[in-house]
Order: sequence, then structure tokens, then C-alpha cells
Amino acid sequence: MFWQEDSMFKQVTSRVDFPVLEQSVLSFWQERRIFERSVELREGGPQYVLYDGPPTANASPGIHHVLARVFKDLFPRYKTMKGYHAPRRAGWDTHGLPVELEVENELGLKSKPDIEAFGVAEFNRLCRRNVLRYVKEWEELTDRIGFWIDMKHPYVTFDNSYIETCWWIIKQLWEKGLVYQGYKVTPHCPRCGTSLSSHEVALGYKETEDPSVYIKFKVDPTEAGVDDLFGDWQRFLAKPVYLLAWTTTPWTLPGNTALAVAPDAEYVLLKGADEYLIVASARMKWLGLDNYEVEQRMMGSELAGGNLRYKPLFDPHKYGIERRRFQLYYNRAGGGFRGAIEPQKEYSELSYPVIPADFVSMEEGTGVVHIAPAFGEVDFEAGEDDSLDFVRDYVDPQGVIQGTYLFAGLFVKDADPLILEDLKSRGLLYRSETIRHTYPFCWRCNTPLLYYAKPSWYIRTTAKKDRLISGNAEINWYPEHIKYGRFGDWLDNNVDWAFSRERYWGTPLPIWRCADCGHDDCIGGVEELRSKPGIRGVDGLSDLHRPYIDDVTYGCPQCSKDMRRVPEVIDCWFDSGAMPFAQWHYPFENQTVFEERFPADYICEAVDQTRGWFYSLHAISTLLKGQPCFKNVICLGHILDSAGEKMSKSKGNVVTPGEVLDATGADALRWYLYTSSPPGNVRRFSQQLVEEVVRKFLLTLWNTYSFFVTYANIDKFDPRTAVELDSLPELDRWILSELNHLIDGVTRSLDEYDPTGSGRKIEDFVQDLSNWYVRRSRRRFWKSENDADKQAAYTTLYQCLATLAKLLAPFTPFIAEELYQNLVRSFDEGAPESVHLADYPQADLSQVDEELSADTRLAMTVSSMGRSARAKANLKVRQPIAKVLVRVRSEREEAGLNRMAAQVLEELNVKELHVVEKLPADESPDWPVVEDGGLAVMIDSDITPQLADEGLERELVHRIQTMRKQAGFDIADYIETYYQGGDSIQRVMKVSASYIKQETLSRILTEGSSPEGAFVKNYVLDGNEVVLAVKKI
RNA sequence: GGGCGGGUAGCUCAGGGGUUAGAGCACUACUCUGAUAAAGUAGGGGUCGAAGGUUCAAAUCCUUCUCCGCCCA
Repeated sequence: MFWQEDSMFKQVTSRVDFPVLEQSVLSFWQERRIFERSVELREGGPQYVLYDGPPTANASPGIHHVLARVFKDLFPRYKTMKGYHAPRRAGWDTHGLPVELEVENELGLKSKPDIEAFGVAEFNRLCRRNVLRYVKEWEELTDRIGFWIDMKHPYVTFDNSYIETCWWIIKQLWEKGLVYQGYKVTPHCPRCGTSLSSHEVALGYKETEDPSVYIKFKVDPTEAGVDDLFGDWQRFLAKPVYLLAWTTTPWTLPGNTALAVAPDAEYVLLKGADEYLIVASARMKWLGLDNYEVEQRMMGSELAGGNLRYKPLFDPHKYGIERRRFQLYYNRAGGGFRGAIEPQKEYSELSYPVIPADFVSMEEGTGVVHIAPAFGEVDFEAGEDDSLDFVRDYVDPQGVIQGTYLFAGLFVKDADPLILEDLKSRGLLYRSETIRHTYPFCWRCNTPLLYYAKPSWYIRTTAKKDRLISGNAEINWYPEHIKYGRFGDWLDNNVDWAFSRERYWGTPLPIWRCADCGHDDCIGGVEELRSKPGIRGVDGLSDLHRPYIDDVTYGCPQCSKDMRRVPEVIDCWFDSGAMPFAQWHYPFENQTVFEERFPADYICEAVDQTRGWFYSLHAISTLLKGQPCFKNVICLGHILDSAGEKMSKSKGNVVTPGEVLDATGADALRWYLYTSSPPGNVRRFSQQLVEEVVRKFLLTLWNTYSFFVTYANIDKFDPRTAVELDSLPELDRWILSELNHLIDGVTRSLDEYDPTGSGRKIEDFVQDLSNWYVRRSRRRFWKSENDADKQAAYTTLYQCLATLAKLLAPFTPFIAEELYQNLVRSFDEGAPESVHLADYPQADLSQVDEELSADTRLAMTVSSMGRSARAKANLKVRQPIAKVLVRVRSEREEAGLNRMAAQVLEELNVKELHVVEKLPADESPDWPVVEDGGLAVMIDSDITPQLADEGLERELVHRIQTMRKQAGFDIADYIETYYQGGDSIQRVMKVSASYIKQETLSRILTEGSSPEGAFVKNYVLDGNEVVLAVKKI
């Protein structure tokens, strides 16, 4: 076609296929290395650092991964365009129990002994192979959604270099006295021989029936506390006094070493026929102790504050079981050192204390709580706090009772009835019932889990608690409530980090211990290890994992016996939290890179990471460097299905990224995720909502762009043609004002890590651009003369679209690239080769005109009301009317509306606009009025013959235009038009010939029958039959 | 059981003491359409999760409860 040969812009279809478009943009980026160059280009600029929280590639990425990835992508892209140097590197999290479990399942292994029998070397080899099984899929998805990050050189947590940095970190902490071995009570599966993670425990809660028993603990009357509290202890020789306590786990009773009471609650000493009982007064009634009389009342603090002690139910020494005690002593770094539990000698007068505790409930039980430090987390903590005795070893790790008890040799749950029988025979069982409650079972083998104290290695995070908290104050959290809510609370309640795991596939804990004298060494690197005197097993060591590292031994510096590594590996959260350091193999290599990229400006993960990665990053960084390692963090809410249910394979409601991307493309998905709700919100997801994005936003933008290109090419518009800003018509100045206001707003919102706010602003702008600016400007583009006004319109629309391309680049990188290539690169060889290499737009606030903006808003409102009034009078917009009256609310509005009069007149197709203070009541009773919020619009509904002819003229133009389209003519084809019709048709055709010709690109307008080959249509207009025919020249 | 967040139209979300609670989608009717997969006009649709309280005035502030999600027990 004639105008295409030297047109500036590539023709644009209005029927765009975004997924196809995106593929070609992807190729363009890859061929030209745009991502790499976008980073290189800004070298020397200020750094902007993203830390990528490493995912595990042992399964396909889901839609929630897309959510995190597009939010990770947005800000580095934005900052790059703002001039920042933003290198970013992907990572893979590769260790941990989930990986092991998958391999166990594949191999049909059921327990740790199974794994050992199978062989740790082969087992770990399979873990290593499995964990990156889906990497290719992840890489493809990452490309497809336009997430720009270096996936070619990722950090991998199983690499020796990564492990070595972890060792170095542990050694640093070790030297500061921040690593120690202590006990931890964990949910333990006695059959699988391993602790379960909290996630696994959550999988296995079930309703079950358990004993609910009330046990009498005999107070030792010879202890001084008895006299202090009750006086005359000798009366208790004849009639004993018991503390009554409740439990659902009788098998823990031999491990009892204390009873806890609530210090602020009132307790009673009750007198019965043969005994005294002590319970909380609040529980008396519930316990049905009616036949006892209250002898004395006292506070829990009195019970616990004196020297009241009681006799053990089972003195461990009598059954061949060791009794130990929590000790507080000092380590070489001089800090208070907990966790040591020292063996105690047999003692015939053994008794246990009553202690105060804030966890004692008045909602159940007796108000006196049985404490077995080996078998409960709070019990254990109480043990530490009060230096209690610790009796554990009557239960072995398989849950079998040891020693010489009557019930020895039985599994703990099976021992329960025998224990109760034993106590009953000694008159210590007050009441025995059963209770239904939820209790955790092993999700793999259905064995009831036991809470069981085991040795564990700790990082003493509590030593730096104040700094953890003050560091948190320096971090910007989005949403803000996480800072002092979920994360802050977590820090406030900080406990030492139990970071060892009795597993196989993980970073080996770099602590070597002498089996003989117990001397411990922490190894901070491979060279350090190699240099140990008497080192063996390092020749040919190419893998720092188990089992190979376990064979490395050296001579003990104290006693020269063999130092062997302790068996544990470390928590994989430590791995990922070490990434600021370990991704660079710091400090062994890359010291400068590390310094440049520490701390991160930005991280982004979902809310479940508060106690996961967010914490492990913060903890390691604070302990090592004394400062936080991220400045800004977006904490994403989770994605649910369209019904608000969690997506899960078993429910079959999982939406895969692939299906959405194929249907709507990446830009649509990205835009939806950015704008549908604030990042921190839980969001319901459905493809339908993404499709709405395509219709409402992307296509509106695209069609505006397509409109521009179509007409710009017809007129051979050259963007280099300068137009003076001052000389622009009001409509143009208005949209440019809105544009600059938009740039300002988007920039501000992005600087505050609010993509939702900035995205929604862009949406509003695109609506205004399409539905007011373009609609109001259509005739300016369409008219035949190529005057200054037309140039102004092109220049303005061009500027809006070219600016939008850049504004949108971080959000919807594909369509932004397409717009940019065609609008900017096509005529300017000197422009950056990609929109992503361009600078982000800067707002020119001198172009922002608030008054003009308000006036235009008023014109829009009045137009809308005018259309409503027309509809009331059944007058279509195509029919011109004589006048419209508008009642305004202020002089400001009056001036504004008068200024906007031309736009309103055209929009409403009306001859005159009158702004009035009061609407005349006497004009005509059937002139329709529309009122809203104090504004009122009234139209003159009288149609004079003159107006009717004008309406007919517009109607004819419209019919011919429609026929042109139906006939398949191009928008710029010239035609011949023929017509036959009555008087009014003939009159209008003659009187308005030049107007009709111009509007319809008709060279001639002839009355008469249609020629051969013409496109012909019959119409009835105003009751008159009309025949129209169009023919291309 | 505890902590945090949320519950506003059928759906997705704004609004956070001050007229009659909004937008978009969806729905109904009509209109319009040579940029548009659009647009316009009208309409139906809400006990603002529930109950108390504070206030001249509560969707909004307070208390309790309830449901959903996450984290922790």
C-alpha cells in the first residue's frame, strides 16, 4: 500500500497474540544479551543488590514461585533504569530433610538404619542428583516470565566452596563462644529413630484416646519448708500431705523431677479422712473434692518460694538409672554456659522441689503441673532455669523402658497401665480416666511421637538478642506490620538456634572431637583441616559431604588420640542464611565482590519465611557482622485457589504457571500479580482474573498504540518534528500534565516498594488516555489537513506512549519492549537498543497543572451527565442539539467549565453550553435534567429541521463508514459513493457534500443506481428508504 | 492453646469517625461503534463477619466472639 513504503512505524495489528509476541521479545533479548548488558551498562553507578532466596529445584515451580520471582524482578529492573548497577545472581537450596525423604521414598527406605545399610555414599549421591532434577524447568519458567537473574552462574549450597564458607562462619562464631552443645527436646519418632521437623509434626496430628490421671506426690515433712508454711510438721507423719498433679503421659512419671505451680494463683491445703491434698483453689470444685475441708489457703508463690519438697515417685537410683542435673558454668569465652547436665550421686533422702512457672494453667488439671525435663520442651526449660534434676535414660531412643522397673522392656505407651497399677498399689493414684485429644503421630509410620531430650548443637543467638532487635529496627518491612509483629515478636522471644541435624544430606558440622578426652575443635576451612598434625583421609577428598568427611581424622592436641568429626550435619536454613557470604566463597575468594554486595538493598519472599530465611539471614549476619544484611524486604502473602482454598495436588486445584502463560502471556500474569492486591495480602488466584487484565489493561494500551501507529503512518508523522509545549492545545497539555503527575506518582510508589500503588496509577492513566484523550482527539488525527493541531496531537500521544513504554518496562517488560522498539528505536538509531537499557522517565513537574486536571475532570463529569440526559430524552449522541445548561457549584467551576466548553460541546454534540447559577424552570417542562452532587445538567431537547438535517448528515456518514469497513476497504482507501433516497436524503447529500466526502474519503458523491462491483446496502432512515453503495477507486 | 494478618456487592479490591459506602469485572436492558477483544446510559445486587461499648455521629475507634490464612505450641 502506498503509504507503507516510507512509513516510520511497523504496522501493528489490533488482534495481538501476547504469548507469541513475548516469544519474539525473548529471542531479541537473548540474541542481544540485553539482560547482561543492562547490568554492564550501569557499572560504576551506585549498587543495588538483590539477594535471591534460593528455591529447591526438586519439584516443578508453581504459581506461588512466579509470584515471588516477578516481585524479585521488578525492583532491580526499575533501579537499573534509574542508573543503579544491579547485578543479581540466582541460587539453589539443595540440602535438607525433604530431599532425603524423597530419596528414601524412591528407594523404599523406612528409617535411618535402612539408610545406613543402604550406604550413605550412594544415598547422598542420589540426593545430589535428585535435588537439581527440575532445574531446567525452573530455568525455562524464569526466562518465560521475564525474571532477569543470572541463572548461568548460580550459587549452589552443596558446592564445596559454599560448604567451606559455612564452616568458616561457624568457626567465627565458635571463636566468639557462640557455638555450644546442649540438649534439645524434639518430637522424636522412636521407630524411625529421628526427630521430625515441625512441618512433619503438623502433618500427623490425630485424635486419640490417652490416660488422664491424677497422681499424688508425697510432701517430705522433714523439709524445712513444711514448718514454714503449715507449722507443726509432725502431724503430717500420721496423716501425709500430697501435691495432686495431672498428666496424660504416665510413662513420663519416672522422669518427674519437679512440680510447678502458678505463683499468682491461690492454692488450698485440704484435709481429708486419711490425708491432706494441695491443689489450686480454682480447680477444687472441678475436681470434686467436696468431702475435704479447707485447712489453709496460700499463694502459689508461697508454695514455690519456701523449701517445700516432695519424694520422687520412682527414685532412679533404685532402678539402675542415672540421675543428672542441669548445671550453669562458664566456658572459655566467659559467657554463662547452659546445657551441661552432670551426673549426680545416689542419695537416700532424695526429694524434688516445687517451682513457680508462668505456664501453669487453671483451665485444666489441678494447678500443679508434673515436670519431666527430659520429655517436654517447657519442662526442659524449667529444668535449665531452676537447675532441676534430669532423668531420661529409663527410656531409650526406641521408646523402650530400661532399668529394673516392673514395666521395663515395654514400649512406653504399653507401659502406661503397669505404671498406674504400680502407683495405685502404693496409694499414689488419686484418679484414673481417659481423655480424647489430639496428639502427634509420625506421618510416615503412624507411631506416636515422643518428646525426647537429645544432644544438639546450638548457636547462641540470645547473646546478640539486643542487636538482632535493634537491627530489625533498621529494616524496612513491607507490609510494615511484620516488623514489630510476626518478625519482631519472634526476635523478642528469641531462643538459641538448634542448628544440628542427625541426618546425612547436609553441610557437615565442622566440629571434630576426641573420643578419649572430649576435646573439641572447630574447623574453619579445608586448608586448616589439611594442616592438622596427623591428618588422615584428606587425600583425594573431593566432596566435603558425608560419608567422606567422616573418615577425616587427626591427632588430638590434648591427648594425641584420634579426633573424629561429630556425626551431625547442619540445618539447611543455616545454608541459605549464609548466602550473602557463601555465594562468593567469602573470605577465601571474591572479597571485593562480597563487600560491594553487602548488605542487600532488597529481598522478597513469602510470609512463611519470617522464621525461615528472613531469620537465618538476619541471625547469621548479626552474629558475624553485627548488622542486618537486608535493608528492604517485601513479605508476600500466599496464593490460594479461586475458592480461597490452599492449592494442593490432592485437591486437584493447582494452577500451573504454564497454562496461564500459554493462555494470557507473562505480562498479563505479572501485571495481575502486581496490581490485584497489595503484596502482603493473601490472594485468590484464577486464570479468569488474569484474562481480565488482558482485556482491561493490556488491550486498551495496545489498541491505543495500534491506533497511533495506524494514523501516524498515514500522515508520515516524524517524532523528531518538534512542537512547542506552550503552543499545545489544552487537551494535550492536560494529558501531559497527567503523564508527568503519573511519572512522579509511579516513581514515588516504587521508591516505597509499592508496586500495587504504582501499577494502579498506570492503569488509571491508560484509561484516561484511551477513553478521554484519544476519544476527544480522534478527529484531530483523522482530518485531512496536516496542520499544527494535528502535529500537536501526534507529538502528545507519541510522548505518552513512548513514556509509558519506559514506565511499564519493569512491570511488563515484553509489551514495553515492543512499544519501545517500534516507537523509539525505529527512527532513532542512537537510542538505547532496548527499553531496558534506557533511563527511567523523570517527571517534569512544571508540566503538571492541577487546575487543568480538575477542570478536565469536571468536563468529564458534565459530559457523562449530559449523555445521561440525552438518554432520558432518547436522543442519540449523533443527533446534534441546540444547547446544554449546566448549574455549577462555584465560580471556580464556572471558569473551569467555560474553559472546557469546546471539549464538552464536542463530546455532547451540542451547539451551545451555558453555565448558570440556577436552572430556569420555565424553559420547557420536558427538557431533561440530571443532577449529581450539586451539579446539574439540562439539555434543550428541541430538534429544529436544521438540527435534524445535521443529524441525518452524521447518520449518513456513519452508514458509509460502516459500509467501508464491511466491504473490507483499508482505512485510507478512497472511494466513490452512490445514493438513492427521498427528499431529505437528497437535500442533505447536496448541502453537506463536502463534509460527507471528506469524512468518508469519497472522491465523488453521486445520486443514482450503484455501478458494477460496488458494495450496496439498503437502510431506512427517518422512515425513508435509502440505498447506499461504495466502491473503491 | 498463643501470636500476626484478613473478613466491605456474585468475584477482585478501594475507603479507615462526618451527607445516601465506592470502583472494576460479572449480570439485565437500552444505546453506540472505521482505534478497541472496546465505549456509553440506566438498573438490580451490601444487616461493611457477629454482638456489645465509646461518640452528636461508627464500615472506620475499643472489647468480646466467630470464620479464613500463616506461624508457633
